[in-house]
Amino acid sequence: MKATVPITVASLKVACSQCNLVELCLPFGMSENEIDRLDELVGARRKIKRQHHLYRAGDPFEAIYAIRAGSFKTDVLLEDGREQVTGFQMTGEMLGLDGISTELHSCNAIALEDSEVCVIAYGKLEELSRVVEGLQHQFHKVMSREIVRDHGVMTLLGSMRAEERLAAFLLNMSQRFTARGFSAAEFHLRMTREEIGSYLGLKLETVSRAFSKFQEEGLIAVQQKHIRILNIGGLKKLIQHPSPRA
Amino acid sequence: MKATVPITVASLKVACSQCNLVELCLPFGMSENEIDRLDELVGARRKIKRQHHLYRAGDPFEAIYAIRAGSFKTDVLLEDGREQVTGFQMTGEMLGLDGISTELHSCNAIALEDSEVCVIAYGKLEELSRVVEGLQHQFHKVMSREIVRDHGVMTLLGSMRAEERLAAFLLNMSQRFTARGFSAAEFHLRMTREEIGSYLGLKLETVSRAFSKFQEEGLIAVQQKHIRILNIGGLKKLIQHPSPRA
DNA sequence: CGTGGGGGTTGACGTGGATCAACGGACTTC
DNA sequence: GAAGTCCGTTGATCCACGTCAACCCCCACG
Repeated sequence: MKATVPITVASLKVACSQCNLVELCLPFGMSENEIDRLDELVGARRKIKRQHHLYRAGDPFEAIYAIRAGSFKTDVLLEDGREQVTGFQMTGEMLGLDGISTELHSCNAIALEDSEVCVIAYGKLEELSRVVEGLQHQFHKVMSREIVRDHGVMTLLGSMRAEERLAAFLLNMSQRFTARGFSAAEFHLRMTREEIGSYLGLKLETVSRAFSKFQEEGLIAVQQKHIRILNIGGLKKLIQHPSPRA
Repeated sequence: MKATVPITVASLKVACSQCNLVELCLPFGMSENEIDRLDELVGARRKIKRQHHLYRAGDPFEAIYAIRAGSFKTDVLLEDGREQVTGFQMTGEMLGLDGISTELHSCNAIALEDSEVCVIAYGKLEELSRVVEGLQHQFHKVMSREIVRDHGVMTLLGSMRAEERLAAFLLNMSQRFTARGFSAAEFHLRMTREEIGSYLGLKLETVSRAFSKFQEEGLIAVQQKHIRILNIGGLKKLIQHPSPRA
């Protein structure tokens, strides 16, 4: 791989106040006035092609990113070559929060499809959030939400069996698509079985088998990356009633 | 269990500026002047007896806590009774960050021994961090560090085998004890095998067996909760060279 | 000082998911 | 539209860890 990423400064800058992701993104919960002030914060936008990095582990941390279009995965590479996917991010979600602590990014962020992000210079964000109370509070909430989310993943990895993990994953995806105005029951996964497996702590074969099993049981219809959920309740029941014990 | 916790307002309030945990806790990296201002922020201290809750999942969120003495675990209970320990916290570390996002705590915080925390009213923290630049920045770092730490745990849970997990756990404990001026090679674990297992996604029997194996191999000496590390390099090698593949 | 109970260890056995392998279908590239 | 590659599925086998069970030790408590 080369340099880092093709950077494209968006020619026309779209303000937060006019963005349709307001309800999902950093501005959520802020007043009209406050959101207007955000517009000075959000600088250039940047397009990232599928499979390209937005940033890499070790890169100096300068900005956080809000996804305007597309989707990403974040992963950590261990010295011995193992990869752990730590999350999948969709429109309106933030990337790069891991970099604040050491001023270096601690994971890789890779586009799962051609995507676009808003670049939020971190210095400016701190500055502005000293003045705009709602921004400060909202930013803290975003970070806190990330912590809660991570605890959920830890719970999944630490105490669920393969099929429960996949069911939880599908329900989570469904819920996030719903929040974005898409169908809760039918969606297109942008990641491979291997990436799902890495995220869920399973091998790709196990993920594939679980998909097939769910299909046999009439819970979902799978066609490659296209998923239709036929029985949401059935999936939910799976994660509430562990097969044996735990 | 009853009410929530016995609350004791410390009679004499010890200021951050005079606390020997400055290097580990929220004030880290702040200037003398800034730290002085912290003193108005940190309110009462609170003593928590062993096995008692500092807060519970679902409790309204009002404050975050800095551990002054003792140690805690945080855990999440699933509906079906499964428990996942999401972390162990030692002196100088912060508790309660998970509550910011929903204004409800999302996990339980339980003292592993008789402990004491500094109560930091969250409203005041936001207020003060609008004025004290170093506080704002440091607080963001603390949250970000928590996110990075969680990603590390996800990596551990998602891609390591039992003995690697325990080795990583021991090395992490050792490193944290060192940072607190204790021996890197000899320490006392405050948690049970079951709690370690829950944290590492293993059963207590597996944890016990791994301890025994390490002892046989001369890597450590175990005596109940008392651990002596005899071969740090050996432990480190374990987590860098996975037994088979991954 | 005896007694009870929780925490820890160890062994025998079972199994969920990893591993290894073969193959088929979809997408990419020219 | 042909060729190659990546991705996904499925089967057979293996093994790391969970499960079940017995027992011991340490310590709290009467």
